[in-house]
Amino acid sequence: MVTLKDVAAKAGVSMSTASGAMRGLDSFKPQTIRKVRKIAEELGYKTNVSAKSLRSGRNDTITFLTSGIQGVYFSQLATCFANELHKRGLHMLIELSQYIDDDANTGTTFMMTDGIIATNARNVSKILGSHPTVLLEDYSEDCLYDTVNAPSAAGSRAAIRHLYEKGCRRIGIVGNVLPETVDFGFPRDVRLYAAADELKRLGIDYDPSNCLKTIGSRQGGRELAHRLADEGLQYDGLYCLSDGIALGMLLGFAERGIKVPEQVAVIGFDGVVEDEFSFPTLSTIATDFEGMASTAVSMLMRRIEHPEDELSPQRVSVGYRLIERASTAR
Amino acid sequence: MVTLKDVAAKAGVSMSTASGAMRGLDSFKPQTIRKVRKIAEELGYKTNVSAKSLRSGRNDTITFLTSGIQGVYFSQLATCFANELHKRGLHMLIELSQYIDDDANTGTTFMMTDGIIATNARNVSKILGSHPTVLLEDYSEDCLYDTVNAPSAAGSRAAIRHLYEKGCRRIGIVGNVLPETVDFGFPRDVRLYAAADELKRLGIDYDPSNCLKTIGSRQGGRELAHRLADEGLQYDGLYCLSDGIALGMLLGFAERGIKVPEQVAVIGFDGVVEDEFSFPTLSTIATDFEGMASTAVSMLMRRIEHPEDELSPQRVSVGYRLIERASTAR
DNA sequence: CTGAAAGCGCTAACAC
DNA sequence: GTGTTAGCGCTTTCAG
Repeated sequence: MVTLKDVAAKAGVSMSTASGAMRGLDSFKPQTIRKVRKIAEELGYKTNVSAKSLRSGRNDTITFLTSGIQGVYFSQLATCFANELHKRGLHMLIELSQYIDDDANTGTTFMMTDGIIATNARNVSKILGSHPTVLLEDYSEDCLYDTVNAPSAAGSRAAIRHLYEKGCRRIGIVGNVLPETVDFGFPRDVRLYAAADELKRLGIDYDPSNCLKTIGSRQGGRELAHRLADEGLQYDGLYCLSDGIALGMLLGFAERGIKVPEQVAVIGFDGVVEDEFSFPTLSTIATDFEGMASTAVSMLMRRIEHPEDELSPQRVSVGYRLIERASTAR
Repeated sequence: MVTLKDVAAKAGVSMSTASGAMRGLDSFKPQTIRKVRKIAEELGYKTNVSAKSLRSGRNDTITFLTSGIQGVYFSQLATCFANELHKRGLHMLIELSQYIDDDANTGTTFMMTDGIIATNARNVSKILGSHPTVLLEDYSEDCLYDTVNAPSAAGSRAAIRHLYEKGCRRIGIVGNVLPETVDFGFPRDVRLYAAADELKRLGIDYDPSNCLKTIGSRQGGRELAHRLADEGLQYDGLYCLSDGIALGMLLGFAERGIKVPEQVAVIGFDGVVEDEFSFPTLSTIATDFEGMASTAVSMLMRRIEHPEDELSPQRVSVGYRLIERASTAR
């Protein structure tokens, strides 16, 4: 194992010079920097991150805390973060939130990261305080951490207007109900209430409690579609609070021979790649995933690099694009 | 920051005792262990993994090196590994192979892991030697590293037999062609040749060069289905070398109004969850993903924990299950 | 601009 | 069984 000491010796400089030169501190002569780096290269020197972390307190690693990396939404989100972190020379540690509470081990988990980016983090809040943290998709009233959200309210309104413009008047809203009680900190309710309000503005009265409920997104949407079909479809337009649900419904309708968009138009929310691989292809409110990733990482790095300026937590929303595809083309 | 020193002081023991007790070494009195751990808990002690790694040389972190975490196959594989690693108290660092070559940074990346599990790793082989490594889905003649494979040959034969038993006689095989030249180290060719051979055994002659080729899996399958439909479908059974392709084809056929399985039966290979969310649902050769994960991690840990016994690299295959769904139900 | 020295928090030998 | 000691490889004052 070749260490910095070896590099320093071979280059005829001290360890501290070698260290500084490798990192390119500008108090060193360009000449020295070049020399040291060349030797390091020749020797195949690799910096030992444990030692570096121990001394500097930095790990160059961010934990992506998520409820899963499977499913249309999360795998896309995780991919965007993987790319964004790489761009900045950071590593991504994946931690599944389902495992966070189950043992004492947890504490050590987070010692090796400089910060945490968390989705659906309300139930794991106890570990969050330990590091700089950015939340994704959290709408709680108390804004305890920097947060980056999808444009849930504005996007929902746009979805409703789109259906309306397509001539839909018997509009339904479909959401995924979690086992827990309703919570306004979740995107679901923000989207639902914004959509209901937009409906009212268009002169259609809608009580949010009439929201069509699914249990599970993909399979839940599918089963709901079956049920709606079997009961005699009463809607001519459906806004699904997530693409996962919408994709499931499209499948369910296909299985029951219901024509989309002829009999019922369907629009989702998220903008995942699978939207182009459904039959028919799915119209959606596409969240700017890349924007979420870059904003979240920027906010996090600012906290990490300047812990001294104690700004109060900020909450920002990224933009959306309405993508019209076959499922609402009429 | 509360350190082991603080715990030791408060517990009235030495640091080494505290260290050993925390780790539960059996040379300590149960009483001592309990006491130390209780104090640690009270003080909110969290072990500093950098210091631990620096000293012990172990990181309790495994790098999952993959070409992506999106797509039906990889997200499922990654999920299985995340679960398996967690079971063993290990962390998962995700590294995208597309980024491996692009800078010097790479070297340090792998300093913080104890080992590497790599999919599609033939093009990044230069970094592999540095750590204990397990390859996934590598069929190269030279077996340089421990390898865990899907049951590509046996599974392919089973797929063909299944189509045959369903009465298919005009059977096509569909594979995803990589931009690079054909390479027998990839699962693709192993599957193709095994399938061709099985066809011959059933009295149907098949030249592997007649394999139907797609570029990209999901979209590629879809476009191929369009083309086959437009040319007047000549097949009554199709074996797709991966579920991604098969799912794309199912979609393409639906878009062209071709009935599956009535006009053509389709079977895939992998066994991803999306198979149950296609229309029609997809029959497949399901690889034992959990088995792959647990086998791969076991092999890796043995190398990490006993670097001294220099066993020659082993290659193992996991089992498969033929899952019959709607796409071949006739 | 560079070097010497201290020590981050922990574990592994070796005493006792 | 438990304590003492010596570092792991690096960064960071602080001199010069």
